[in-house]
Amino acid sequence: MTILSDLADPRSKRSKSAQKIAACVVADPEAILSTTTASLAAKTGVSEPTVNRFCTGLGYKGFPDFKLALAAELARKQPRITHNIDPDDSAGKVVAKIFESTHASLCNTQDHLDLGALQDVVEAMGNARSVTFCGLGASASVALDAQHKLLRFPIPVMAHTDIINQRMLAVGLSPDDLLICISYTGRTKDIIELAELARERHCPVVGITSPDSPLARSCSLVLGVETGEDTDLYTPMTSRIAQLVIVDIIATCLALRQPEEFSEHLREIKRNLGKTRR
Amino acid sequence: MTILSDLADPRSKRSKSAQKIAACVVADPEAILSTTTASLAAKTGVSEPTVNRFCTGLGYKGFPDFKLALAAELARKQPRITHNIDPDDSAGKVVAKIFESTHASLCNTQDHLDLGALQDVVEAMGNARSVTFCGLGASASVALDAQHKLLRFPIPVMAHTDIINQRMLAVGLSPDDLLICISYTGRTKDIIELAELARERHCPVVGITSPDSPLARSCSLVLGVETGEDTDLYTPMTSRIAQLVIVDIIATCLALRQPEEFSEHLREIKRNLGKTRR
DNA sequence: TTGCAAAATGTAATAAAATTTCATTAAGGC
DNA sequence: GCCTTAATGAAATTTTATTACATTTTGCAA
Repeated sequence: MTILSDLADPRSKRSKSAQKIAACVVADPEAILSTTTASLAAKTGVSEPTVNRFCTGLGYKGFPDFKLALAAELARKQPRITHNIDPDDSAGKVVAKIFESTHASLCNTQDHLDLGALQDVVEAMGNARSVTFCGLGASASVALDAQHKLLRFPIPVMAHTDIINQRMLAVGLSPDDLLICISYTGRTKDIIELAELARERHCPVVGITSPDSPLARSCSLVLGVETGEDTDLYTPMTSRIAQLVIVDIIATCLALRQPEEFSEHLREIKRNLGKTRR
Repeated sequence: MTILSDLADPRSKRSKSAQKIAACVVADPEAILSTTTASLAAKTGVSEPTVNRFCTGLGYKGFPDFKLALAAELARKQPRITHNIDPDDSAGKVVAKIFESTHASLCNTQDHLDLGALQDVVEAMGNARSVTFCGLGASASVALDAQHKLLRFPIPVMAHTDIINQRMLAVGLSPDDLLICISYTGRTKDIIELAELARERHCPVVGITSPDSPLARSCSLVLGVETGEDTDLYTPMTSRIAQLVIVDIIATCLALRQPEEFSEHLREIKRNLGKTRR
């Protein structure tokens, strides 16, 4: 994101023609890739050498080199749309596609993550009397993972992956507790009812789920994870991984919120785990 | 990663010169970016028009267009080096860093993934009488996740996250079974002993773990996941996510191995799950 | 094998694109 | 207002890419 944000930066001093070119590049970077010095010069009303000087001035060898850098930057910003997996793909291709779609899913999650909501969630977790993660099916393992990650904090954290236990817990929740519901689709009846049950008892409920889903509407705070298409039978469950990264983020933010002495606490846990290692 | 994996794919039929060019591109893609048709032609011992035809044959407008696509792909592949998280980073920065380091971890895993071993693992799973995933701590949730993903296949798949149950299982394993041990570090005593126990009974053991670790040495097949530095207290556990992606890949490969009728089976599961949704 | 058709490759010419050179113009300081 | 310096553009040059056409190779049927 260096080139474009550099060009868009109004503080950097540029000659009149250079400003025109920069504006044109920022306005439609993709278009530049299929442009020649001549056509860009014509478009911006400057001469061809000026276009070239613009590129060399930015530190590139010339216009083609600038285009390569721009292409690279745009690629980082906008990951490729995931292709579905064909039954006759080679093993290498399947691997590449899955990694690619996972990456795309992560980028998408990052772009849509609500930082304000995240901070609210971290705040709520820090202050809650107890924190409970609930999920079913694939989301059960996310809930367990979250519990494991947060065990190292001085917060009473639980995970329930059984609908009976979840309901038993929900009826006993108070406004001082915190329930975190995890659901891939946000449309699992049991989990939605669970959230509603907790809300009736005025317990705050966080949803790590698909935005605009029924579950999201029943929560007091939502960390959105796009569901993705899932049209194909072979689609990997990339959004589950996005959920886990969100758990990572929450845990890290919590760690940063802890007072200084807490680092010592973490180190002690590490020392202790060492005894189970070879 | 379409261009490079395409070019590296030995199945695709190419003319002799095209093979030479493809090999050269795969060998050092970065170098191509600062190359002209002439120099690439000289390097590979073909003529300039052949280089051009190679590009147009792949669907690009010409050599410069090919270079742009290559630059974009390399950019996607090579993420920025991850920075550690500072206690005074803003929330947005923390989020960005975690996503970035997760992505870097995924790229690293992809680069080092042994495709041959992967195919062997899929083969072994397809033929095993039973498949059991074992993990402790953070890896427990990976094991559960793997079990959940594979439940949809007609393979008896289990997960054990308790060392007592794991050991009970291990002593009963036969050469027809398959044990899959998951460990972040590959240095957890209990899991290593578990693998050894199974091997004593001539049961094949797959390790999803750090390569060159004690656990890896005790396994008959290893799918390597680099441990990463983990020097920082705030480092997210990115390799756990890499392990999950590997589980995704295994499941997808297994799905592709299934006979045609199996698609119908999957669709039926989906229909059935629909009843639990709102 | 031989001979033919089709594909692949190379040579040389051409076209396109980028860069350099040099003259001109605009901007800023005194 | 005049001079100096930076910015710009026209034209020429060089580099790079592409096309046209000739030649070679390859695959295949008789």
